[in-house]
Amino acid sequence: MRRQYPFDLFEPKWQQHWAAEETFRAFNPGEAVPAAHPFAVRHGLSGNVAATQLPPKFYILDMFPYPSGAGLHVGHPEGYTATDILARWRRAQGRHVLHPMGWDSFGLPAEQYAVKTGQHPRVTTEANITNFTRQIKSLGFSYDWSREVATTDPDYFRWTQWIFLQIYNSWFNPATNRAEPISTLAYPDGCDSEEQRRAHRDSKRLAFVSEAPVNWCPELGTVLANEEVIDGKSEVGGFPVFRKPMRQWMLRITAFAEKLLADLDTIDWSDSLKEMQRNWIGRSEGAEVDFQMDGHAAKIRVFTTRPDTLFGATYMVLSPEHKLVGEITTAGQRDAVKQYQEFAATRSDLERTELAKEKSGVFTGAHAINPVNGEKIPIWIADYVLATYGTGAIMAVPGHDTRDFEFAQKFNLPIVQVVAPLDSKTDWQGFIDDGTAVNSGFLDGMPTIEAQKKITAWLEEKNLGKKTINYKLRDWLFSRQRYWGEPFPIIWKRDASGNLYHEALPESALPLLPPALEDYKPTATGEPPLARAKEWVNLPDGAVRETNTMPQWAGSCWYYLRYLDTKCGTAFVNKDAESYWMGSTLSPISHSPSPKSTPGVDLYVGGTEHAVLHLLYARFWHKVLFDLGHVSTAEPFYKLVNQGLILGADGQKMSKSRGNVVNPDDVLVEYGADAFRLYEMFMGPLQDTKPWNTQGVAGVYKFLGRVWRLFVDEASETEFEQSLTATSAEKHGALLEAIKLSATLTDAEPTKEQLKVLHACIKKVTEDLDSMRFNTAISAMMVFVNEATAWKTRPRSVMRPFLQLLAPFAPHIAEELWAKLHAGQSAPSLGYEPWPAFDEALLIEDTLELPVQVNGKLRGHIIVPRGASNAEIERLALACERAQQFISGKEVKKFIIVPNRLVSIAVA
RNA sequence: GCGCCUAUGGCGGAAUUGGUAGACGCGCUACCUUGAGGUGGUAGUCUCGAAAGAGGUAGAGGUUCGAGUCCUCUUAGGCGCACCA
Repeated sequence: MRRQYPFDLFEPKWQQHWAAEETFRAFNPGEAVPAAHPFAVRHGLSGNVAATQLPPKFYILDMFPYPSGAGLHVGHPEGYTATDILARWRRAQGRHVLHPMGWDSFGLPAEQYAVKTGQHPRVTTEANITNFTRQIKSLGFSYDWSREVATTDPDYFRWTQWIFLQIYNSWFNPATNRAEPISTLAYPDGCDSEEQRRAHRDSKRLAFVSEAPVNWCPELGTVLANEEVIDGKSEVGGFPVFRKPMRQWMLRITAFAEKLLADLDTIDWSDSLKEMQRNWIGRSEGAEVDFQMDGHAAKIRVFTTRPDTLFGATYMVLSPEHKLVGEITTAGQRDAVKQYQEFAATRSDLERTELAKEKSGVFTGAHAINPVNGEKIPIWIADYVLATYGTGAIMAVPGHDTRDFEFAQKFNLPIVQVVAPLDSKTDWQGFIDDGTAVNSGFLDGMPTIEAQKKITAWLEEKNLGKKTINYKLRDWLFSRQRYWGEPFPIIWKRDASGNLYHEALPESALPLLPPALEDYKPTATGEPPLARAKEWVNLPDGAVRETNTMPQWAGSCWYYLRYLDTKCGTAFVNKDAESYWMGSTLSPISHSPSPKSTPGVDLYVGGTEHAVLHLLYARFWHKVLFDLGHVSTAEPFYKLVNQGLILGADGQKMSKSRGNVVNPDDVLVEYGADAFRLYEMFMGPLQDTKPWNTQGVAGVYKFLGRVWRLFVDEASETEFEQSLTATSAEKHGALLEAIKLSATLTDAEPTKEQLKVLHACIKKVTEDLDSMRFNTAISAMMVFVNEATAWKTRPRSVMRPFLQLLAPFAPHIAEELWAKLHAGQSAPSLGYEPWPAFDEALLIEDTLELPVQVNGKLRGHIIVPRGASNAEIERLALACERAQQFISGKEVKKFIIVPNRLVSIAVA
């Protein structure tokens, strides 16, 4: 396609201008604001400005990318463009905008490359960051690059390690319902020796060591968090995952389950995302019930959400890993039980879920007594009962639980009815909904809810059980057997009796750098790669370093806080900066025309793939930091929007194997950054999944060409085009300057019609930006351009505000035309010019055309003066020629007049 | 299996939230312009019909003067959870 306008010349030009001027730099409270900076000029500031003198903040954040070797994908700039448009718009509205970018640069690909080639991951990572930076900068985003961070930078991960130590040195106090320094922990009686006290402390820390079975992925050579395992396979790569007991670091996120759940109600996230977090946290209310063993001292505790069905419990099931199994199994069943336990242990998670259809299990030979009716019921083990949920044991109610029903049928266990469905035609077998209690002694006749309350009270009274809340959420497995991650600031020592214990490094030892290695593979014995660095691991006093590293999520848990104050060397973030950018006592809802600051990040945009990973982990860390008094809000991200996926032109997910990947670099060469940005926003609603269409880029590119020609003199542009080929590249800038404005641009007073077109556009664009409807905002600007193309003269007073509307979307062309429009004068800084206001009065017409409906069908139109009375409108409507034929000879039953909208006549 | 969401021209999508369905763009058609090509401009483009008109928002019912929008059922697609007791 022919070049519509010289974007190749002016796009780099304006990018350099913004970089040189530091146009989009944000200033922290107390920081010196240069008097010449456009932000200072706009707000009349200079010198060291206190937080109270700064305009209200607007913190708008993108999920920072992992800088992969493949470079930027068209999906990345989708969210970045949306946030950039809003950042530029809020800046024009007078907000103090913080819009940063950085790199989530620890990660597996660079390490895998290192294993293969021996090249240090830092080298690969830095090269990828350079490429990503070039690509992102070529799109003209208004980031404050002075605040760039990389999680792999020692000045950054020093504070990641520091925050880990805060977590390590804290415990969750149930009495105050918050995290507190470990020093506030009280010791139980008998905790006298230092060894005992240490053991007690270590068992309460928010970061603790556990020996439990974990998700081990041999292919990746590391353990994974529950959140990183999908259907028994690793989220990255799709490799099988096995359960294996290992000594691992865990973070006690479960202590925050209730807060993480409840505080969802205080933030403005999409319902679907909140639902995903709720599902993951998985709160369920029920009761714990103790079953006494028959002929054995042991008690078995179970968790149930349906205590009302206790009379229907005809057997019990323990998970194969349950600690009582060995103790209670009778001699005759010992071999069978042992065999089953081994069978269950060797099954991968994948096999466990895939084979879920067919129940399996073994009788232990032991019996328990049902506490409500004294019946002797058999105790089985089966892998459909999970060791890690509830108490690892259940009472089975086959009459009213699908899983128990299947199991009972397979093993011929008794099935009794204890709930009657409300609809008598429904089969009670396998009926799992609420109904009425039957065959349940003192519960008979009660609706399910009431029966639950009654039985729970009864259990509590008899000291046989109590009301309990359970969560699916598990503690966060926080260590990885990797090289390219933050080392733990932890060392291991032995006490007097030779037992290993861990100890935190002092803050002065941070950052703890990973050692240099020649081989990045794990060791032959399966230890993490860091174990190869013998000199690093073994300290002179005999202590050894922790050789696991933190997961990639660690760095992204708090990067939004580091942006507030990237250079701070004395804290992870300076308190004043934190409270200015994050804290807010203002109304938590942001709306034009007087937008107020919101608590935390005002707007966070990113993909939905982080719904239960990054977004849950970051909320957790933030809550710990909040409890410890390091941050001023309980939630990090006030409003969150997920951008939709961009598919290939074939409607399939973009992938190398399908060959449908669109590289932004290629689009930029042909159409430029402005057209690329505009197209990404014009495709459809930000949140929707939508396919790429290259011809669509050409469409918005043509639109920008029409904008260009509204302003530029045709003859001087033809001259420019012809001189280009004949002139050396370094003179092209001068040629660009020589392009003249069109003679159609005048200082004449705009017509009423021109004002109406402009103000309709201002209104639409402003309102659409407020609700993030970028596609319709662009369409409104297209309407304006279509109108303005037909105008013989174009008043500057109309065309100038139009450029301001266009500027957030297509900033380069807007700057270039803005500069031409103000040639010879000192041009105001486009990005900081006050956003145009619209005048509703200019949109009102003297007469209205109203549709006339008869019995709901459109039959004609009438022209009525504005403000006409209902009687007048009725008269005109009845006189409407086209409507007449449907009315005449019939009785008019009803007249409906929707003011300024339509007239509807109902006839018999 | 359970939960949530979506369904509008050949395509991407609009529709003031119950009030003129299809804005805007792509594609297509015709004409004009430019040295042909591409570019640029103008007009047209839901279906049937010469017209008047009729029909039309996945399908079937319902509420209403009036339904893409609200309610019920069905179908299709997407996302999430999935032996969580």
